[in-house]
Amino acid sequence: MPTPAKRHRSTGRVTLTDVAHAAGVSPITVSRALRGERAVDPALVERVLAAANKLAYVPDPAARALASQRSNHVAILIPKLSNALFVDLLDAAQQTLRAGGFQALIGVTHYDEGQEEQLLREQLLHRPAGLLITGRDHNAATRTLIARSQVPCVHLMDLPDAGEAKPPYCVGFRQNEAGAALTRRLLATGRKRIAFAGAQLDPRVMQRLYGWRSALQEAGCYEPTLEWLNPASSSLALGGVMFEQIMGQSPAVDAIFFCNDDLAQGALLAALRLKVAVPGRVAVAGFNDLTGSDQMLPPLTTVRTPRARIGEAGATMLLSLMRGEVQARSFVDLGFEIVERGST
Amino acid sequence: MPTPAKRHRSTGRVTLTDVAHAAGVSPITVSRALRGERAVDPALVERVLAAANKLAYVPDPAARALASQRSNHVAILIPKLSNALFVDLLDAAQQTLRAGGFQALIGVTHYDEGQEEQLLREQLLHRPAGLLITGRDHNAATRTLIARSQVPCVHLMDLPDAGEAKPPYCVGFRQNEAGAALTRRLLATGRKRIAFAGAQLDPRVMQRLYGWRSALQEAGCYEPTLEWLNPASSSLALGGVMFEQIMGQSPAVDAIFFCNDDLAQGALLAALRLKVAVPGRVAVAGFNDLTGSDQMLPPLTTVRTPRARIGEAGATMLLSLMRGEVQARSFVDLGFEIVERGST
DNA sequence: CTGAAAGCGCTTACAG
DNA sequence: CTGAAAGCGCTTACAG
Repeated sequence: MPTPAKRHRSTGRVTLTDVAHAAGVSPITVSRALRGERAVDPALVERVLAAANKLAYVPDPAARALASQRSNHVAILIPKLSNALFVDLLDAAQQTLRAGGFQALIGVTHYDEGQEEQLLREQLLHRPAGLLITGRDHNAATRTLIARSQVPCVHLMDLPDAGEAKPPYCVGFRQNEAGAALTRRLLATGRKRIAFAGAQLDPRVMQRLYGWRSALQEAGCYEPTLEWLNPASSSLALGGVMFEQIMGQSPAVDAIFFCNDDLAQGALLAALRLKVAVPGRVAVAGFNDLTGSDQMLPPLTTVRTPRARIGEAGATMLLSLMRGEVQARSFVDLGFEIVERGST
Repeated sequence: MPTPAKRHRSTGRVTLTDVAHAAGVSPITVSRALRGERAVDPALVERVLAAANKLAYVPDPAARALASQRSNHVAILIPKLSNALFVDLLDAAQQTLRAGGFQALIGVTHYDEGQEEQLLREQLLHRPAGLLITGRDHNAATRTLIARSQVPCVHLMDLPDAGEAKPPYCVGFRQNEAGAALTRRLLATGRKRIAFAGAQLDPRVMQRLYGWRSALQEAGCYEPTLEWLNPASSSLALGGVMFEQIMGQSPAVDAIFFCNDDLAQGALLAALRLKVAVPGRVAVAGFNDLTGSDQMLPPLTTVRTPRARIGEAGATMLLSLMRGEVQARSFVDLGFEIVERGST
């Protein structure tokens, strides 16, 4: 018996229809049973599940995306991979999303709003089911893209302002409070001339700067010459350079608050090289509690930031939003912890 | 005039058909013109391009994937995000792929072959156009999945063995040669009792170990007690612990080759703490030339590995394979460079 | 609670 | 070199 001349493009894949035949129901019922959508007779659900299982059926993401206008991708936008902070954030978020059945699409913005916009446009083509984006500073086009896309979105690291009208979903902590808290701790140990050394100068660094500033102003110790800002990327090498610079030009400084641990680590190494006593001559503090800070000589005082928990909680909130659940609150403040070690 | 009651699910998207209408040709012609596939009248191509441009048409990845059985995703599998080496690899690969129009799907295996297999299965569902995978050690199921999928695949970091029958595509360098070269350099400076301190013990660490071993054997200096292997993850803290251990238990050791820079950095900090003179009492060398190694006290002698270039060259080779181009050779050896600094 | 029909936006295979 | 038809594998919208 000759096979009918069908124009067939069979892929060998087990399809919804195969499962439907095996279970003796229609494809739509299989679709609904598998997604747990609407009410389906429990007996049928069981039969469908058994058939799907037996045939090792896996839904086709592309077909699903085309039909439903929604994929199982989640776009993640972070500024840089060279800062361990964001790697921890990405790692945690990615694992949580995967456990929830979603695939992460990563985009690295390099702290450039234009690139961020471009990346978002590209990722939106994939109809992501959700969006995880670092920070709250985006250009107008990016904000419009997010709003128009209707895609659930959670902002990581930063939080809404106190009285904000329509706050977006956020998971993070208050950078300015952390900056202020660390500064107050330094003041409490008797330091008076506390310099702030910042690099990169992204929005979060600036927040820490404002926190430091307000704490010093409260104490009547603020002076503009204590601010050392460098737009270059944060690194150990730069920390060493800035340390030497500050000590050379502001001999009265008795403490330095570096905006990131890599700078502070570089400063501690420079201090060893230059034989500047830490904390005897000058106290050194960092931010983030990155790898190695507890191993330094002396160990580095710093602010432990919950970036892994931010990644996880942000992804968890997004998973909930993607299920259409109403959120009890629009943001989660995960706080921070000051870790005092030998450098102060 | 009443609109016909069509069951419509319009998405508002500009489609291929819209472009076809605007250009006055059939959708297939648009498809072909846009992909540059087969011969299309140049005049028509121009008209199509103009129309597509005017309408700001962007092809739908899901529809394309469903129809062609191929997406514009590339799956990348790496062992860990906590090792800066792999972050550099990922960063470079991802950028290169993006420039070529592909989206990276990342998977973190945690050095677990089972997880690697599971991740690959998940990613294969997305019908990736290509695959970038770290190393050459995979379980049988993973190897079968790769082969069966027919997806072009490039292995990163390692290279095929000299006389290998059907070598897969690889971009990397010879870990064992790098290990041997560094060891010979240490021997050349007069060191005799050179310990090897390894952590994680993944295939690449073992290759470095073999290189070290063979160099010592050549010189008649090999002794099993010089091998210090710890399966725990590599970290600064572990480096400090291993340093203390080795110095305590093998006082005759005059040099230590750490399998990764983070260990070596931790060792240098421990040496400062313990007041062990480096390189006076003992020389210390690392591997990879990670961030901060040049800032240590003394600066760390190490092997500079071209991981960013491996990521880039691997992605470039994959792009070429995905275009169906024949490769001149199956592997690219990017070599390594020994960086002598103050610690030896 | 279940299903037959239509559709998502592309590309493949077959003709001419 | 160009196109009408069918199909990729799902889900939506409409009925019953």
